[in-house]
Amino acid sequence: MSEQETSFRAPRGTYDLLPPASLEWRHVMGLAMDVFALSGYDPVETPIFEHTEVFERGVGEATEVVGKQMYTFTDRGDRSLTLRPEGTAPVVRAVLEHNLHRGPLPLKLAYAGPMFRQERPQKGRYRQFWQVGIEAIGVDAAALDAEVIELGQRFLRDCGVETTLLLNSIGHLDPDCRGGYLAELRRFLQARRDDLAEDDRDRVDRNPLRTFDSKERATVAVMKDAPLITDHLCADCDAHFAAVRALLGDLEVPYVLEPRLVRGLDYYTRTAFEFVSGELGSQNAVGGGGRYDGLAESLGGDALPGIGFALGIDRIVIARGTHEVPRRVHVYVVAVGDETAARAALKLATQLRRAGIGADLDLAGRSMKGQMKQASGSGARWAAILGERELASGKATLKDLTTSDQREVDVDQVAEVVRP
RNA sequence: GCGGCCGUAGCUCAGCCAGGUAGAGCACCCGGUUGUGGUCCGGGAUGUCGCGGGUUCAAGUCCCGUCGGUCGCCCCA
Repeated sequence: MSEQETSFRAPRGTYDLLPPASLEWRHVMGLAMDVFALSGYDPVETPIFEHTEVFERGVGEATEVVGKQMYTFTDRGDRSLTLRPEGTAPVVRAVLEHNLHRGPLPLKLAYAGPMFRQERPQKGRYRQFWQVGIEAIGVDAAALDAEVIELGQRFLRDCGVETTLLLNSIGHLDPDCRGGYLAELRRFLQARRDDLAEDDRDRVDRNPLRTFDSKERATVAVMKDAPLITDHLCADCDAHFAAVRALLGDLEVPYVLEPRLVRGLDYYTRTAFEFVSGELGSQNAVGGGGRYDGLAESLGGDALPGIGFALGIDRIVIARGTHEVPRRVHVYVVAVGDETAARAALKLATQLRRAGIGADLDLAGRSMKGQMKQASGSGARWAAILGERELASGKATLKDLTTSDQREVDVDQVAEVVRP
């Protein structure tokens, strides 16, 4: 760092995660992985960057994410690499690479980590953002769809986020299903091209489904009469969707059918869903997911169905508002007097820590009053006071900071008395 | 990528319209005589007024640019 340039900021769209917010993050991510584990989803870690083709072929070159938002770079070996913009394609790549699908199916995997997309930042939308998610791979049963969706909803409720579940089926690519529907939708849009908002006209050919996302009034009016994918599903996809809805009913998972819900990644088939919250303004999606029965093949592997979701930690933390996070300091050791007391305090704090009890103390030479204040601020339940009197008798004064009661106990007994 | 608003102490903000030596609250530190916090009282430290340029005798204040944030569009987690 040169003398003239010493004030760096985190890059645009990124931010430093500092205490106490960092504690809440750990808490939410830990809760997610715990809840996922209850359903048999084991953690998996894939690299932060992948060969660019993983996303081009997996997510789809026509998507906004791949076309405009990826952090792609060439390394010294002249390989094109990309910071992962999402988690599903890498997990499926890893499954195929290690032949995990040759074992018992479905594979149930969970992940948590940062993703990268170069978008214009705003609240709830960052260039590096964290997701937790699960993938259930190798089985196309509707029961798996129901399990995955219920799990996502339960986790969100457990961490205090009120969401609405939007549900749709977007079929599969064949001409008797989404393929035929897209042709019909395109015909419909072409006939009314002049009625669409100007910005939406180029979507007719490029990605007609996305016209459903438009907020332009002219387009919305046109789309009211547009054919719906759910009226054009093939028999198999229709039956699958009916089964998913029935099972969600069994599990008492409330949902809203949203036949205009389309998702931005090309690999989705059949079931598509989104969890939306009213707390987030423009970025109302807390998370979403769906089935991706064609993804493994487009990555060059065996045909392998799958379903999963991803949830945005940044948005979850915003949507749940401020919450108390568990404090880790249980005892604050207060030293009164000279160097001898300070040494005894460090020794007692260390004993407590070795016994697995959170303990802290003043190492900045504060007055007793200052130390008591620190004790309050630390969130500790107990203050253990060591002064001349206590040192002479081998005791400590234990003060319960919640009730202000205090009594003397042997120094060696402190751990037992305060143990939660 | 496009448009609106904003950027002053660690935090939340006032001061800007009508240029004249930088403020409040909270937080932080010390103290209110002998060893007790969360309340109260007194005192204290802290600012390249986001950055760069311009106008002016004089710019936190006006103008331009730039970076960053935020809201909307777009997209999505």
